[in-house]
Amino acid sequence: MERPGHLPVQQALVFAALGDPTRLALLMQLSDGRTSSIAGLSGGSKLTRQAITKHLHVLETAGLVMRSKVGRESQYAFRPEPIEEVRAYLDRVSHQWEDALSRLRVFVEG
Amino acid sequence: MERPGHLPVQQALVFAALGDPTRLALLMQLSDGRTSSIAGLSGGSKLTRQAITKHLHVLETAGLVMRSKVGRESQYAFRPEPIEEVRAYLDRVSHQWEDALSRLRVFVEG
DNA sequence: CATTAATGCAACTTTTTGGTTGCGTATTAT
DNA sequence: ATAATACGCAACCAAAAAGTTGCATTAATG
Repeated sequence: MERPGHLPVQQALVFAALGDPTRLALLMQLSDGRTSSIAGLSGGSKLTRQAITKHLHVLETAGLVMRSKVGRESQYAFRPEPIEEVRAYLDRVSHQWEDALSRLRVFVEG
Repeated sequence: MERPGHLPVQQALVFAALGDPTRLALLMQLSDGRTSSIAGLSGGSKLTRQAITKHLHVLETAGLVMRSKVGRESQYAFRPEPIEEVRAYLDRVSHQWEDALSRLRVFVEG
C-alpha cells in the first residue's frame, strides 16, 4: 500500500514544473490534445528555441508531457496523469484541514 | 467571463510556492488546522530557523499561510483558499483536455 | 532588573534557474 | 548533391532562490 501523503518530493517536482508562466503557457498550448513540435511551440514566444527546449525537458521530467521523435522533429503531447495525482493530493490536504476543523469545532462547542 | 487560457500569473505564484519539498512539509504540518510558531515549525528540520522563516514568507506571499503575532511569537495558520483556486484551475485544464480528446475521437471515428 | 526565549533584519555565500550563443548532426526539400 | 529545416548538445552568463551567520529587538521569567 502506497501512502501518497508522505511523498512530497514527486509532487513538488510537478508543482515546480507548473510554477513558471512560460511552462504553464506551453501546457495550455498542448492541453487541446494535439501534439506540437518544438518549432511550433517556440513560435509565438519571444524566447529562443533552446529556452523552450529546456522548459519542455522540465515538463517531461515532471511527467507532464511526453516526447516522441517523428522524422526530424520532436513531437510533444500533453500528459494528464500528474495533474490528476496532484489534484488527489490537494484533495487530501483539503479534507485533512476540514476534518481537523470540524473536530476542533466539536471540541469547542461540545 | 474569464477565459481559462488566460495567462495565470497568480496561479504560477501558488504553484511555485508549492514546488519545494520543505514548503510542502511545512504546509502538511499546518494542514491539521492548528497554528504553530516558527520555533515549532523549525524543530524537526535540519535547516536553520531563518531558512524556515524565509519559506514561511514565500507561503504567506502566495496566500497559503496566515501570520498573526501573539506575544513574542509568530503564529502561522494554514489558509485553504489558494488551494481551492488551484484545484479549480486544474479542473479547467483537465476538462479542456478531455473535451478536446472526445472531439478528436469524434473527428477520427466519424 | 537581568536573563532567556522567540523573533526580525541585513549582509553574504552558494546553488539553481532561466536564458543565450555557437556549433554539430540528422532529416527534408529543391 | 545542395541547401534549408529541425534539432541536440555544451559552454557560458546573469539573476533569483536557498541557506547561513551575526546582531538587534521584544516579550516572558525569575
